[in-house]
Amino acid sequence: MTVQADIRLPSRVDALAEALLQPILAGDWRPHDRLPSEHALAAQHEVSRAVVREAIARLKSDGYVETRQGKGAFVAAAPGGNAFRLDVEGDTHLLELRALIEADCAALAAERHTAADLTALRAASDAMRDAVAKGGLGLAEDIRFHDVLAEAAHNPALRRFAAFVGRHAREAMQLARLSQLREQNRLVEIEAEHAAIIKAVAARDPVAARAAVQHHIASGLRRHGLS
Amino acid sequence: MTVQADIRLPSRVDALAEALLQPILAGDWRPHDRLPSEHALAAQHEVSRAVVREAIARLKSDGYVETRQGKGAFVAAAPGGNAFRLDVEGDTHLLELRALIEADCAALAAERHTAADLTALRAASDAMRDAVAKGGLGLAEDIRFHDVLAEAAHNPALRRFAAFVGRHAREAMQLARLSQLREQNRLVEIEAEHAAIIKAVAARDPVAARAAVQHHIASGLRRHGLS
DNA sequence: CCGGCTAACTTGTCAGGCAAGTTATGACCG
DNA sequence: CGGTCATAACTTGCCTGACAAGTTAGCCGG
Repeated sequence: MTVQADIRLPSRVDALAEALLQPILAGDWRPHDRLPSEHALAAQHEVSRAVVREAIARLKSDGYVETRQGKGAFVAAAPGGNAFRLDVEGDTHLLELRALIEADCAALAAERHTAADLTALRAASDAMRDAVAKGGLGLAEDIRFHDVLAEAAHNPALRRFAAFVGRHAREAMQLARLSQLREQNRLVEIEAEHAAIIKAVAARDPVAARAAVQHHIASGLRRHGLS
Repeated sequence: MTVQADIRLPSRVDALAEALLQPILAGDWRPHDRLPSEHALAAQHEVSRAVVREAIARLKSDGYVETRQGKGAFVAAAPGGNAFRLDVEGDTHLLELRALIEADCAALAAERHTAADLTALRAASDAMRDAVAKGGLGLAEDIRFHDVLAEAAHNPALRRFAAFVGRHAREAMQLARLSQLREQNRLVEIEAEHAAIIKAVAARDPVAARAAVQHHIASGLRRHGLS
């Protein structure tokens, strides 16, 4: 058997956790339903009880399952309610969600930014221009621009969510299309878009800030050939 | 020892998972740092290796840790990056985030609702009025109204996030103050606010829809004595 | 009929062992 | 001296068996 070094089979624990998750996500097992006992699951899936326990530990951590000693394991009242995930969305919805969140950041930044926030925004925009001038793509600097914008919203929940969605969005955009970013006229566009965002934020105009961010992100999608 | 039936001590697995999570969250263990071996952790924490494995299974599921057979357990590149959580925010930021997300739902609903969406919105608003008329509080119906609004945005990622944030927000609002909702003039307000949201959505006016939702949620906070 | 006890069942934990993968060290050869 | 190979020690992955702690249902006695 030839196996590439980078490809590892899922462990039995991973596979069982996934197998137990599917009926929960599909609604076949509903909130408060009792799962089969550990011994039964071990027999059904031909694994040891230790594997079952570890798989259930994973589902517990994700908030899909709750256990009571002596009683059993049960589908949680709100399955998965501990956490919000972005594994199952199509790219379009994910990218639209990102645009909404970035616009929210911009609108709040417009209302409540500090002088230091503006300074950091301008510095981040300048850093991207500088990186590009040196032959880089400015990706890390563009990310930094968005992080600073989210910071300027002065809401840590929103900032963390913006970072979370941003990471997923970048994966979805499959940066294999990096070469498309090299054209100088596109970078002029980006710079103008950053400047428009900064201008709206500095003017404390949430409507314009929101619109500027949404334009910037929509243009980013076009530049990646995604819209 | 007297223990109330509703209070259970954390299991050793829970306690260890928490103990291992803290240095990661605090930045003491950084991305790619290697955790002590299972045997070492079991000795340090005076538990069996099975407890260690289950605790690490929990952290793996949460995205804080990755393991490689024969090599060890390592802090993940982006700790916790699998999922977004709302466990650590102050209530103000959480409630503000919710207002933003609900407004986003309303704005998208304004742009893309269907006739069935409007029908469902009106039905949900009527259902709340009816529930209140029968002596109930209309809480489930108010939740339903917001769910329908999120559905009318036609973006499943946004809808799921709105539901997630809504659940956390309701917990934060500590519904022990339910009695404040019984006054009839307050319910008249809520009904008027629902109607304003529906009107803006039906008019396909995202700006007005956004504003109507944010007014509704801010008023809700005032009714709960939270602002 | 109700309450108490016990057996069977359940999850929680422990201990020991072996499989599979990794790494470092020592020996050997060119 | 440098490179390669083999082996021992270490690591995670999984199995087995046992007992602790908690739950539930059934039976028996008052």
